[in-house]
Amino acid sequence: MPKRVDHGERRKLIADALMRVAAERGLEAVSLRHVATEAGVSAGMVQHYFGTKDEMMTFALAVVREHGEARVTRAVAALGDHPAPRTLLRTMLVELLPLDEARRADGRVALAFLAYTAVRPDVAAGLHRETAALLGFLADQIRAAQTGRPADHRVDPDRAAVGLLAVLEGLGIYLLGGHYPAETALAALDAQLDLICGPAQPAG
Amino acid sequence: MPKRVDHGERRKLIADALMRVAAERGLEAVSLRHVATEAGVSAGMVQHYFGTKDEMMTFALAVVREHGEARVTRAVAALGDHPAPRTLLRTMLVELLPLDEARRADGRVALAFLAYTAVRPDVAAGLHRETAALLGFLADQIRAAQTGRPADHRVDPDRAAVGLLAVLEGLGIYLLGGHYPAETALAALDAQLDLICGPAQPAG
DNA sequence: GTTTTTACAATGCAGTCGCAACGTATCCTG
DNA sequence: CAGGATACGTTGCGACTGCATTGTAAAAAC
Repeated sequence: MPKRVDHGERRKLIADALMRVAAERGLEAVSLRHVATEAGVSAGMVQHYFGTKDEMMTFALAVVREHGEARVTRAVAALGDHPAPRTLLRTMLVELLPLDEARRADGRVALAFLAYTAVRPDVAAGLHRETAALLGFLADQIRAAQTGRPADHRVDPDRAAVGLLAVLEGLGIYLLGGHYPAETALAALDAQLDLICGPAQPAG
Repeated sequence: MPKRVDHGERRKLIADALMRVAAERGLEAVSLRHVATEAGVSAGMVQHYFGTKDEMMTFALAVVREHGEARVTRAVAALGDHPAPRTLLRTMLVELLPLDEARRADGRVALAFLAYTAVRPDVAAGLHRETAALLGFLADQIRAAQTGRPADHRVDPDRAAVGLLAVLEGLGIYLLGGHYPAETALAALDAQLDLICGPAQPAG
C-alpha cells in the first residue's frame, strides 16, 4: 500500500467542513465544491473519499449523532457513579438542547438532516433504532425515578418517555428558531421533569 | 386593465404545486421549472406571478400556515359552543399532528421550511409572533382546565404551554420520520394532557 | 378605431451542480 | 530498481439553476 493516510480522519475533516457549511448556510448550500473550499482541500479530494454526495451526507449525519452521544457520555460521566435518576435525566437532556453556539450548529445540521431524511425513508432506518434505544433508556430512568412515589402521582413510564423525548425535540426546534430564550426552554424542561418525577428534591 | 385574472388564485395554484413537490421530493427539489411542471403551467407564468423564488417560498410558507389554521378552526367549530378546555386542547393538537397523508404532506413541508428559516432569521419573524400567540392561547386553556383542581396538582400554565407545544412539535417530527406509529403519539399526547389537566373526565 | 396595459410563452445566459475522466506525484512491494 | 497501487489535483461535460429579456396575444382604456 502507498502513502498511508488515515481515511477516517480525512473523512471526518471533510464531514466537519460539511457541517460548518450546513450550519451557516443551510443544507442546500452543501455542495462538493463548497465543502472542499471550507475544508481547504480540492474538490477532487472530497470526491476521492466520498464516491458520491449521498455517501458524504450519510457519513456526516453519523458524525452529528456521534457528537451528541459523546457530549452526553461526557456529561453523564461527570455525575459520578450513582446519580439520582432525575439528575441523570436532566443532565442528559440539557446536554442535547442547543444552548450554546456549538450545540446550535449541531442542532441546525440535525434539523436539516431531519428534513432531508423525511423524504428519503431508506436513510432513516438507523435513526429508528437509535430512537427506540433512547426511549427504552428514558423509560427505565423514569421508572427508577418513580419508586416510592404515591400511586396517584405515577405515570406510565413508556408514554412519559415518548413525551419527554418529544419535549426535548420540540424545545430544541423552538430554540433553534429563536422563538424563545434558553431560560424558557429550561423552565419548561424542568416543569416536565417535575410532572414525571415529582418536584426536585432539595439537597440533603 | 386587461384580461382580469385573480392573482391570488393563480398564486395559490402555484403554491399548491410547490407544496406537492416539496412534500414528495424535499424542498431542495423546488425549482421554478419543477413547480411549473407540477402546476401544469409554463415556467414563464410562475415567474410572472412571483418575481423571485424567495417571494414564492415565502408565499408558500404562509399558505402552509393557513392550512393548519383552517384545519384547527374547522375542527374547533365542530365542537360546539362551550367545549371543555381539555377537549378543546386535544382537538386542536390532534388536528395539527401529521396523522393522515394530507397532514403528513403539510408536515413535511412545514419541517422543510423550519430548516429553511433556521438559516434565514429575517423570514422567521412572523413565526415568532404566531408561536407567542399560540402559547398564550394554550396557557389560557390550561389555566381554565385547572380551575377546581387541588393545589398540589396544579402546574404553571405558561410553562405547561411551552411544554405542550414542544410535545406537539416533537411528536409531529417523530411521526413524520416514522419512528413510531400514530397510537404511540396519541397515547403520549393524552398522557401529557393528563399530566397537565388531570385525567380525562368520564362522560356524564 | 388606436393605444396601452396586462398575461403569458419562449429563449438565452451566466453560474452551479454532481460526477467521470483523466494526469501525476507519492509511497509500498517485490 | 521496476511495478503497481494509492492519493490526490485538474479539467470538462451535461444537466440544471434563477432570472432577464423578448415576443405575442388579448382585453381594457381612450
